[in-house]
Amino acid sequence: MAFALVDCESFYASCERIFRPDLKNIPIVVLSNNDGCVIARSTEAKKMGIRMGVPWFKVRENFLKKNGQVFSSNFTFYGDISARVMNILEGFVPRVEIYSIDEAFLDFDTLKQNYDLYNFSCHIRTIVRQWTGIPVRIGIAPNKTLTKIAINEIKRRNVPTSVLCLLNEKEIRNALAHTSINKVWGVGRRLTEHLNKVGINTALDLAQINPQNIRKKFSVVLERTVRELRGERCLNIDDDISSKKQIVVSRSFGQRISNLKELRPVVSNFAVRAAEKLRSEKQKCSQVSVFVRTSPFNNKKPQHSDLRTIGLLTPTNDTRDILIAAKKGLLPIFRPGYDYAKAGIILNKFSDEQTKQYSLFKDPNEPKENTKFMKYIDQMNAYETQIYFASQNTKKWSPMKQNMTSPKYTTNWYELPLVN
DNA sequence: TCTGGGGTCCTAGGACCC
DNA sequence: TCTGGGGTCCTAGGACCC
Repeated sequence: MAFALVDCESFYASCERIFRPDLKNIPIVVLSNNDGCVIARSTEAKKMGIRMGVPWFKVRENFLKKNGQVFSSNFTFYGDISARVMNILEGFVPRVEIYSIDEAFLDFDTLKQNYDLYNFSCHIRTIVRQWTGIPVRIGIAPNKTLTKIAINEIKRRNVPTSVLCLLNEKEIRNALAHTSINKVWGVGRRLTEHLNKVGINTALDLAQINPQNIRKKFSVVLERTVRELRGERCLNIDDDISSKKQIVVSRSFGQRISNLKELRPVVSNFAVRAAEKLRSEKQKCSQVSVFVRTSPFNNKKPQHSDLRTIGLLTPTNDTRDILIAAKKGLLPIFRPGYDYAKAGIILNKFSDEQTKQYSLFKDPNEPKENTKFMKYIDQMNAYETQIYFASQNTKKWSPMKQNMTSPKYTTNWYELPLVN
């Protein structure tokens, strides 16, 4: 009985290396939107002490001086490479859960008994590397939480093959003893503080506590973690690509925005994008939330952050309905005199596009229900936005500084790499 | 000067019911 | 002046993940 976790090594940085062999052994960092902070680092960059999430401006000078290579994020490219990796994995085992852009759980239960899981995993690793250029680590263990521990052990011990089995009690115990509590999957900053206070410092400490007591003092979530550390299986492989429960479109602004006239079209852009995503999921929503906030890092200026949720009597995925709701939500939360740094739209309460739920009363904002109209707009805008809504910002709103983006090597004809 | 974006799950507490 | 007990459902916000 085993699961495996496949984890791409420094995924974004590895992607950037695929078509740039000259970057081998060179420190690489990839930045968030607005080139705000570091969201990925190659091994060399990690060794330089660049921390995950650190603001770029704080490390820029030192990093560049040491000949580091920096990239703005190129999610179109990373997404395409991720899909290729996942595709290969799905060819090896029938049940794969794509957990994130750079991680997947594999169900090894489906394999024959006495199957050599270690060599099989080494083979998977070789093929993924050959076919995509992406190096992966593979951790094998009885449950998800322990596969995460296995991946940590590969990093900690610097396992040369990047594949590790944690299948017998002794190996597991040894790994847990070397794992500090904050590295355990599901234990974040808050829980680490709490647990340290009561003398729980390693994964092994946590595993030795009675799960029922953990439930009483902490939560069911942590109870599950404890059970998994003890070898029980609480979380299953979920390969059901069921639709999302929430859609968020939000951005930090390159420059602060302090008047409604400027903010409104920006929020409209988010609403339009959110509605597009919703339609591509073949869902409708009946709740639209809008939020705004100032920068939590600026303690010299007054801060304000608020969220307003608008319920819709009838589910919709028509951009015009979402725009009306967005406007309705934004007006009461906007306050003049604040420098807003970020805003966003959140869609909730989804229902299937096909099912129709009519309202008992007449909806004053009767949904437009013109699916053909939206379909045409989606088709026209598929490659590049050509049709805008009147309330949008048509200036291709993007005060985002992203000057260091690599080409869309694999998804755009005009940016394909050339071979001389 | 400059600090990301997109998700999931759980829980406490309010609103409401009989 | 005195004001119950036991539920369900929903939502906002917290904690966590990558």
